[in-house]
Amino acid sequence: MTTPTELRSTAPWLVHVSTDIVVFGIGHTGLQVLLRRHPPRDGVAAPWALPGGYVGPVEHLDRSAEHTLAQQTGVDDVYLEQLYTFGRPDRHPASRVITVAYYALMPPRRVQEIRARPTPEVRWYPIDRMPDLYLDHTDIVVLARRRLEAKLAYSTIAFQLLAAEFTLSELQQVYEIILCEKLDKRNFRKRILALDCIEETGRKRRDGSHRPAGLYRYKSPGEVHFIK
Amino acid sequence: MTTPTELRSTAPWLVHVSTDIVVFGIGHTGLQVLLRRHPPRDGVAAPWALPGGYVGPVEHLDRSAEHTLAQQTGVDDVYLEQLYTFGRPDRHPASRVITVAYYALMPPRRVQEIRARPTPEVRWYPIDRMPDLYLDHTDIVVLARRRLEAKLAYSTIAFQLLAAEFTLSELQQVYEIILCEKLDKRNFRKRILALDCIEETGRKRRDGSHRPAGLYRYKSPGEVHFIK
DNA sequence: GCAAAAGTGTTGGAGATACACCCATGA
DNA sequence: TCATGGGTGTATCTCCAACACTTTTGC
Repeated sequence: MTTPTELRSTAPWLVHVSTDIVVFGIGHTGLQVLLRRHPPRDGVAAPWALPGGYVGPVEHLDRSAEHTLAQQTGVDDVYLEQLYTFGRPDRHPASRVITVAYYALMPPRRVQEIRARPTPEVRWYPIDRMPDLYLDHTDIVVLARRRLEAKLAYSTIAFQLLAAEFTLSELQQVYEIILCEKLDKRNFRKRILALDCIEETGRKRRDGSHRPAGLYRYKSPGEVHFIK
Repeated sequence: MTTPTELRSTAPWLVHVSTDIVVFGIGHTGLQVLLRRHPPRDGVAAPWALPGGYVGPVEHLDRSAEHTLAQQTGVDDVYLEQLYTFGRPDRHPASRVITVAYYALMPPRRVQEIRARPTPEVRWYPIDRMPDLYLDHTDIVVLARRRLEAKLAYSTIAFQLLAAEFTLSELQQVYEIILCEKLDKRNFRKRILALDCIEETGRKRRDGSHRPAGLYRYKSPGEVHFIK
């Protein structure tokens, strides 16, 4: 009841709608977010921002997010989920822009692919060392981070951040990075194996001067299930 | 990568944005949803729909939902939470309309207030006996129902469906109605009291030919907390 | 006194936690 | 042979589920 009636139009009003995507990946420094920026204009640097773009006239929101991601990062087959819609009328200085935020999870191969690419306008940042972001994009990242952490507790979402074959230690690292706490190795393994959602491939990875680690495979790649 | 490039505009495109609200209340028949419809036009009845309306030019999305609710139901101080944004390009036959869906929870007094009002274009329906709804509104209700059920497990959201003073049996009924299962009285009381989020008022309610029930109060009315 | 809902404790089992040592490998 | 991470089992505790009878009231 705080909006005076005259602020509402009886006729439908037209606004701009965009999608912005928080892309998460696991890097050497922990959890990372993919940022992009426009080239400098008149010598002044543009702020870093989330990948994103305007929704086309007959484009589904999900497709818009997928397409934006493909266009700006070259990656198109990753886990993508709608997060929240941000619509403060003053969030954009020039015009009314409502943004439907998404978040995406990339496996290590994709993280590397993007890092290896010589595009200075797109790069990974550790989530705890991001620069100031465009508009309210920092709020969007914070919300996405919370969602990711929450989903870890009741879904199999973690596998979207891993390669098709992974070791249990790698999986544990994903959990530890997102939850920001050390986990007990034995209890972790018991709990994960009890979920009955991964299986041994029978292969091993030799990786440094120590015993090789058994490789596992997530039974339903690409799918995220609820657990418990 | 399914959207041809020509479907996306380089210049920002303008679309209509609306908010639709799934209003839940507990009635004698269980969980109910508030629906409205426009008056018949040319003798043909309009379909039932969720309360909702277009977002004003400088109106915050949340304010839009609140205001729409106040305008169409006369109720303005209930729990309201953003649910999901629906944006299929073909969801509206005439123009591109993206809707930001919300859900609201009303205490019994509000449910009664609305039921008592002589407005045939706004009424409660048991959630399992709703008529066919306008556009994709049935999908929206289904999603809201799922969200409500999920939140029951990890938040104190149930109190938003109760009066300021309530009995433990009433609270248990709310849980049973939303979860669609009978709960054990003793275990339920233990679990709720262990949350330490309600307190006895010291008063009792005489209500029929049986022992009076103790009345309780939620310690942080209007607020929803995470639990466990 | 009887019908109807309120109120109250104990026990057993499942799942989580805490915890320490041996194994396989490369250097 | 040593440094490094991989891999394993048991005891305890906590939380949840199952379960039945007494109390207070109105009629």
